[in-house]
Amino acid sequence: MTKPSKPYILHLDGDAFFVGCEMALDPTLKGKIVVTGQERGIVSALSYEAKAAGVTRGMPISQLKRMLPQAIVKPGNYRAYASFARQMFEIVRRFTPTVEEYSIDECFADLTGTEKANRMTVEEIAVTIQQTILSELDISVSVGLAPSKCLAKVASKWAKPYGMTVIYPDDYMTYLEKTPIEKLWGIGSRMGKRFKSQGIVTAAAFAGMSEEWVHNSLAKPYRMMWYELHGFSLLPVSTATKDSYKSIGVSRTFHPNCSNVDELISYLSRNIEHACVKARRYQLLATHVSFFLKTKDFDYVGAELTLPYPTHVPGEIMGVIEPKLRKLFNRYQYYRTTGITLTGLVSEGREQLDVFGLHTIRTQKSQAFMAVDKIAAKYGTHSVFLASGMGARAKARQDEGVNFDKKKGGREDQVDMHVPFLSIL
DNA sequence: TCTGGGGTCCTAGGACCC
DNA sequence: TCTGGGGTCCTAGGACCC
Repeated sequence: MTKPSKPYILHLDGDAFFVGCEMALDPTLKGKIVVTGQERGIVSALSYEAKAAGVTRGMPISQLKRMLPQAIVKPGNYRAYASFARQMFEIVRRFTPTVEEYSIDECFADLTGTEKANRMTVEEIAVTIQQTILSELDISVSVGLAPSKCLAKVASKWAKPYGMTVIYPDDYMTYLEKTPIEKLWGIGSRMGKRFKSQGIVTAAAFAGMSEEWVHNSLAKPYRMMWYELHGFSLLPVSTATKDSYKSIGVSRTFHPNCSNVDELISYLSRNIEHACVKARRYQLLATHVSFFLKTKDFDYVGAELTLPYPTHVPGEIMGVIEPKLRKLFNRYQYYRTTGITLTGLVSEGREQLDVFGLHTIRTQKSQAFMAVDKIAAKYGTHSVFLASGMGARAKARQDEGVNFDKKKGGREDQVDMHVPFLSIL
């Protein structure tokens, strides 16, 4: 294991990215208290002005509105953000092909061996990327340059917004001393507490533990982190693009809490449908499904079930879940969220054929749903749905009130017409 | 006034087989 | 009466990320 001689790993991180995109789209928002988040949800991104006014990530929108009536709440336009992100990553690729799209607003890039072709030092490349993103997209990002991914993460966070921080291989301890252990990439609240209880309060304290201690006391991800913090680059910058999923999950919280089993089933039914639409889009079949109910006290009950054969047909999945759900349901309990996750996903066409002709039935149903997807593409994503989800649908419509008509126009009639058709499937 | 939604990876432990 | 030692597969659950 050798240390890189230079800080070749770049980490680029959008500054309040969702809000930054909103401001790029509508510059009149600049300088204002702006957040994104669903009406009944929580703040997911917030402008620096909002931060200064005391808004925090995760704050309920309702609380924000009481606190700061002038705050501007954007619903969140994921497609637009993804488009900004794509353009941002393309700019990075002008300087190196080794770019890992880590999340919607972050990427890593390996600048090893790119200095000659770019006729710049790595430091100049980092600055040029940052300036280009600002001038071409009107998006502010912070960049960090370091010998490893973990250190590059520390670097990009170091000065925000519009920061540019370089951590050199012989200088990392200075930064780690001022980094609280729980702020490290990969240390969450649990490990943060555990480390602190052992007197390890800063990243430097962790890096200062002996190699032997690390090997005897910690799991693999934390052992890797220890080396990365010392400047050894163990985590590769991976250019693999995401073209599939290992799991597809859909969960929804409802208001108010619910203690009616049929209503829960109807919520879950909708979740399954949405997950199946996504599975069909990626031509995936689920071999297993798990579901959960979250109580008003944030306790979970649920189960993972094996499907009789790989499928992306909602009715078949619901048939497996429903009996189990009824068993787990406690009628004296109130629930706030239901969710399902399709797991053990296999590519369509690569699943094993069975000998009892189920494949044929399945294919027919599958084709029926592909047709449904086409209708949905034409008339709106949720214009067609399973009859068992009708309860939840009606409830949602009631909750949305007048806004529903505004948003969806005259589509409601079409919606109801399709219900009998689907309920026979 | 509580606390959204969508993912991935790792590990421990049980079942089963040789 | 005693009762080893692997390997693999699967699941449950923990922990983390954005």
